[in-house]
Amino acid sequence: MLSIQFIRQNPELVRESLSKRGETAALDEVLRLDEEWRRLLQEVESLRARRKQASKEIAGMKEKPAGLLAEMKDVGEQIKSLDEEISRKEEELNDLLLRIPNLVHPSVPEGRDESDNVEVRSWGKAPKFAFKPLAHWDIGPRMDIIDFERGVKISGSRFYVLKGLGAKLQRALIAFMLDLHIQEHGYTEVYPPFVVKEDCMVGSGNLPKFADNLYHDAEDDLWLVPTAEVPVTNLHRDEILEPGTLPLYYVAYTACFRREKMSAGKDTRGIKRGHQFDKVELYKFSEPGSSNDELERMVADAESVCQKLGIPYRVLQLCSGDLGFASTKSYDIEMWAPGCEEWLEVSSCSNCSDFQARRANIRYRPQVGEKPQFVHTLNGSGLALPRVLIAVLENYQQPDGSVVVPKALRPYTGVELIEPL
RNA sequence: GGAGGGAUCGCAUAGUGGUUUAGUGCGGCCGCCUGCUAAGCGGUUAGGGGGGGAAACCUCCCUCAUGGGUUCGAAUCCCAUUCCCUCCGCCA
Repeated sequence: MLSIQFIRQNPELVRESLSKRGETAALDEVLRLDEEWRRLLQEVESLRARRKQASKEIAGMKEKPAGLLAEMKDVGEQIKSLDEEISRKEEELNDLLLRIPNLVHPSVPEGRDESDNVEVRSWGKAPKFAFKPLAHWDIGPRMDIIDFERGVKISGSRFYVLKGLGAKLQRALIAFMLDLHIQEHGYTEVYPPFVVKEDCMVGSGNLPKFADNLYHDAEDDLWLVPTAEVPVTNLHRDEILEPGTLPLYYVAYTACFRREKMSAGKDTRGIKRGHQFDKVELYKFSEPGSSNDELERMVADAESVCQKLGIPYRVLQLCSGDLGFASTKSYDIEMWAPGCEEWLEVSSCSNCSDFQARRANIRYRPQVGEKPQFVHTLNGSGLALPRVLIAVLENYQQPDGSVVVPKALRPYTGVELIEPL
């Protein structure tokens, strides 16, 4: 979230940033509540100071004066009722603050929606086929490596089963990507829980605003993670990192769970948009001054997966209107899928500046003896699996119906070719 | 799931109703001393928020796991919750 002090001092800047996103938020309400809150706070604090003073005097007296005791009893009741009012205001204020999106970085192009995103570079050439390339929803069942019907039977629509070399290919991709980021890009692997407490969801920015997209366990009040970003953000919640600790690079594999109640159609066909999917996530905790450089490096780390797999892709910078709630600046990576003939979003890399850090109270000490400051957090898929799986199947399909395994994956699959039935 | 025990300023501890603005030791930091190191000596040692100020800074309030309660006054008494430890039950 944004700091109330910042909003108090720069209301117009915040308003401008909101309009770039095409969002409205209860800014005026926030400012009004803040003013009331501070007024009440001053009132209760002076009462407290008085009580403290009187309490010391009473302590030193042999005879307790009844008049003073009665007066202090009254002061105590006033404090109590003011406290209640203050915490109501705080709650109200906080709830509004938690729903205000991050500021838009000045370097972000302005635009309404995804059609205004800007392509910053592309890599590789779309493969030429002497035949009509199939979409993965045809390739999968034909090779008996993706089973849609049984997925639906077990768990409902938008669930599927990977089988045989399909499952192995996915496992190979996970291991390959983890190893790459660990060995060549300096990330530390973490394996976090897949269910988290509500605080974590608030810290990462998924709650309170996006509860609709999340699976929730009512019994124990736990939430299924929609991305590893959630638990990894909270690794250092309520911590003050010592000087010299930053930057921290983490890479985490998790399953991801998203409810996303959308109608069936082109966008949900195949395995592109299931309720459960696997992802290898890159995450950084950085000093504020270097977070944008770290973002560029993170995008490059994610891109290197595409390159090693030999799959054509493009990098887009998101415009202000398409930016995520917590992000101040983002890039998407899209792989070309020749079968379904579309660009698949396989990664979204974001600099969340101090937005999540403030929510999750993650700070660092720049130098020994200095005041703690909020860190910057960055996240990016490195990469999202079912879509990479789609891209592999569709880009590497052969005229005879087989699929060649990309060289980089062969140590993990143990085979060079997935044969048709 | 059941029964007990515990949670204090980085760590270890003192503190069972009123100068506690939470003491002491260790560690850390800054000096001094020392040929260097160690030892010794002196000082310092958290986080958040409000008000004032251009700023340096001044001032007030909160925080002894968390939330309530009792009281003129709570680290201290009472209740609930969370987490940790020990034992029992269950279980990959």
